[in-house]
Amino acid sequence: MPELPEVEVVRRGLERWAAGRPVSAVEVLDARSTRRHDAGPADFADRLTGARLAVPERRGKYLWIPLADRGPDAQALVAHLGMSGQLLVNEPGDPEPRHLRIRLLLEPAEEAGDGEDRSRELRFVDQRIFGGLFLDPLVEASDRPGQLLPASVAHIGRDPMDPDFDPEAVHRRLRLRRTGLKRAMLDQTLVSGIGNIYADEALWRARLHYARPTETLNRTESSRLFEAVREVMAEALSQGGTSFDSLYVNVNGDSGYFDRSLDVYGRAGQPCRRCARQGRESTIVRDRFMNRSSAYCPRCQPVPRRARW
DNA sequence: AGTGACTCCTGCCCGC
DNA sequence: TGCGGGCAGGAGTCAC
Repeated sequence: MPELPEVEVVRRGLERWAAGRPVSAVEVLDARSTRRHDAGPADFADRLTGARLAVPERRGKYLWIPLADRGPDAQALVAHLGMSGQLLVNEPGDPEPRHLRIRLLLEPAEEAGDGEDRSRELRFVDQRIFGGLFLDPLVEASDRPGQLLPASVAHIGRDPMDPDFDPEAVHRRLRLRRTGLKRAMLDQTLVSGIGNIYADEALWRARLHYARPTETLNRTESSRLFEAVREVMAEALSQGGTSFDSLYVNVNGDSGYFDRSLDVYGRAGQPCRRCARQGRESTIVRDRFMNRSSAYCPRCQPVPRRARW
């Protein structure tokens, strides 16, 4: 389940292996993967062919590669990995994975160094097809003149790793909401990049329950929470991200190993590590909520008196 | 405008 | 063995 750290691992891989390269051919094998490209798969392929890929950028779970040399009507190739999307850099002719949906043939960059003078194939592989690729015009960020981002990403809030992330502003917006804390954390217009795994992990680290009403959160608690989000994401990034199976991989097809460091997600029925360190016993429980699961420690994350599910 | 339900998808796993 | 149903869930869309 790619969240911010996993998408950032992919972004770094693309910066290393794809940036600067011209696209010489595009093949859309499954039109559902270009669903968000309104003009259709043929238009997607036409407009991408001949473009040169610039340095990839990211906000939250959205990843985009600006197309260089496109003049005033600047465009970007936007990617969202959804639940199971992968962007892989392969040698042309490598065996094709089962769920290959789109492929781009990349030529060597002009200033290619040793070993980088060969063609590559950028592959979008996606089992569940919740993700996709599309082209989108770049627009100026409303809160930062000169900063460009795809029009369809403009409504997404800054993520906690963004240098312009404003925890105080997010705190104020949280206090105005009338919803549960985890719902708010998963709302990408409020703060982006957080999915189910890192929401549960950050709530555990901050000792807050997922059903805590957002309007009761004080400044200390919200800064503790966002500090926890940054911390857990930074640790995950340093370990190459989280993956439970072969679904989430970097551009070279390798898995991260942060799953070994998870404290609550996927640990229902197992002892809470923080409680154990304090010589107490508590078991992680799993609730069904919002059509997804929430894992927490009932002892150090007690259900609030006025819970808002 | 904020909120939450619904929908899109495939593969795996469970029970009968 | 086979099949139906539940589960995994990010985010756009829509109704209220």
